[in-house]
Formats: sequence, structure tokens, C-alpha cells
Amino acid sequence: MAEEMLDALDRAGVRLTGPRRKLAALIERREGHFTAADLLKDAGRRRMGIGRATVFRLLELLSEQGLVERIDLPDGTHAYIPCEPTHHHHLVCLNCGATTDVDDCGIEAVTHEAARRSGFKIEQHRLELFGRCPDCRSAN
Amino acid sequence: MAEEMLDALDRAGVRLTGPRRKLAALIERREGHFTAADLLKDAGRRRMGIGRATVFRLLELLSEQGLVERIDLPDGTHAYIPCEPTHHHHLVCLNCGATTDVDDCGIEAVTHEAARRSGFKIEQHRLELFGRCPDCRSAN
DNA sequence: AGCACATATGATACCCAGTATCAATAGACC
DNA sequence: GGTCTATTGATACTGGGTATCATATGTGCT
Ligand SMILES: [Zn+2]
Ligand SMILES: [Zn+2]
Ligand SMILES: [Zn+2]
Ligand SMILES: [Zn+2]
Repeated sequence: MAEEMLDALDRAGVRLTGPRRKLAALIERREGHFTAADLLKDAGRRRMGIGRATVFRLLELLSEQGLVERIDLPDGTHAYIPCEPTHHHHLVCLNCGATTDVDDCGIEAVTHEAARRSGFKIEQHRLELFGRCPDCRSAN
Repeated sequence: MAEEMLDALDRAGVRLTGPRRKLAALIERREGHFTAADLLKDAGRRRMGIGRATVFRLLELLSEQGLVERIDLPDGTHAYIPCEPTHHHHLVCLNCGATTDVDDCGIEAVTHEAARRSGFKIEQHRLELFGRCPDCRSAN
């Protein structure tokens, strides 16, 4: 999956630098959603000497390529989820942060109807589902 | 609509203070979504002497009462939309910021299906539609 | 392999949203 | 009006994110 990110960066025409490779590897090891600060801490712990700005820059790049998606948690903080670059949405565990993709988003009917009633031309949508993952449910 | 907010604050058991009344009036005059900074500027222009913290505090209160909803625009900034305290979603114009409510969110089917497949217990969802309002469409 | 050059990096300083603190103020209720 | 507590606003602070810019490093060419 780090490979996937590096391929995408290559395809996007940007350089495959050391910091980018290292960060991609760190992202690969992450479970669930993470913040820019989390990544920065990961890098710091391993003395990678990676700068704050570089982390944000890579996350933006990956986000443009759709390999990472920035979501807004219910508590207002921003987090990132590694994912596939196709249209889909996320199911996020409010307890442990685990995420799952919801690829068949059947809301085309909803958007169509909303467009018809409002006269708006709908160009994008965002759907996020929050709850408790199986583990956290059973762990109670 | 400022009345509505003040009533709700009253019902919530908090004091109906001068700053809150003034801010409610300012919110009433707003069109489309606005940021905390916008409100603060409104108040500043009129020499209302309202502090930064007070604005944030009121927005949080109103948000708890469901009279204002905080949304995350595609560009990553936070904005508020005055609205009714019932479950609904927003259609936001990417050009002028106008908003409309979408009260019939027909995504229960989607969430049900997602829950069944993933094993998650879904507790909340967020759906936001972005596009162009009728005015902005015709204005090209 | 070596060169040249543009891109990327990281240190630093900075900006902006939001929050903690706290003495002073002003609602609410009697 | 008087009391008592919630609220206010000034100030200082935090934390996410960005602009700057001299330095370092990929990449393409030879
Ligand atoms: Zn979980
Ligand atoms: Zn969708
Ligand atoms: Zn518009
Ligand atoms: Zn809904």
C-alpha cells in the first residue's frame, strides 16, 4: 500500500524523495484514522528528522490523488484515512477510530430529489457514518 | 428567528444577556453560511464591544440547541448555518454560500445496509451536498 | 558516473481558529 | 434594591496549518 502511494506520486509527476518514502511507510503502519500530528510524532520517535511542513505537504498531495481522505470527526478535529481513489465514503468507529469503506453509496436518489426541489445543481457530496465497530461493540 | 434563538436559550436555562441578544440579531441578518470571524467582524463594525470568546461561546450554545449547525466546507474551513433543530442536512452553494435544508434524508436504507455488511452499529451520520444555487447557475 | 537545474526540504516565523483564565459586570430572582 | 451566580471581555495561550527561503536532493541529460 505504500507502493500504491509511491506509484501514485510518481504518476502525479512529483519526485519520489526520501521523506515521502518514509512517510508513506509510516502511513502504511497506521490503523484507523490519524492526524497530521500523529504522523509527525511517528516520524519524530524514529528520529527521521522530517519537518512539520513536509508532513502537511505530503498529506495534501496524497489527498489530491485520493489515496488519503481528510475527514472531520464529530469532535471537530481533522483526521486522515488511507483509502482507495474511487468514490466512496467512510464508516468511522467513534471509540477506536477503525474505519471501513462504504463504496456503494446509494444516495444518488437523494441528491436527485434534492436537486429537483431546490433548483441547485449538485456537484459533490460528503457522507460520513459514525458508530461502533464490531470489536468495540462486543468489548462493550 | 432571533426570537427563536432567544427562546431556545431561555428554555436551555441560560441568561438572556445583552451580547447574546445582539449576536442573535446579527445572525438573523446573515445570508448563507458564515464563520465565527464573520460574526465577530459584524459586531466589531458596529462597535458592539463584543469579545471573541463570547462569539464562540454563543455559537456553541446555539449549536447544542440545534439552531445553528457547524459544517465543514470543501476547502476545510468551518462555517455555521442557522437552521431548524430537527434532523436534516444542508445543500450549500459553492459560489455564494446560500444554503437550503434537505429534510428528507433518505439514507436510512444506506446506513442500514452499511451496518449489516460491516457489523458496525451506526450512531450518527453526516451528509452534505455541495453545488450551485439557482441564482449562481443563471448568473453563470 | 557526473552535471545542471528545478523541486523538495526543514527551520523559522507567522497566521488564524478556538480555548483557558480571571477579575469585573450584569442578569435573575427575591 | 440587593444578592448571588452566570456571563463577559481582555489577555494569554494552544494547536493546526501556511509562507518564506536558504540548503539539499531527485531527475534527466550527457
Ligand atoms: Zn472500534
Ligand atoms: Zn457518495
Ligand atoms: Zn449561489
Ligand atoms: Zn440524515
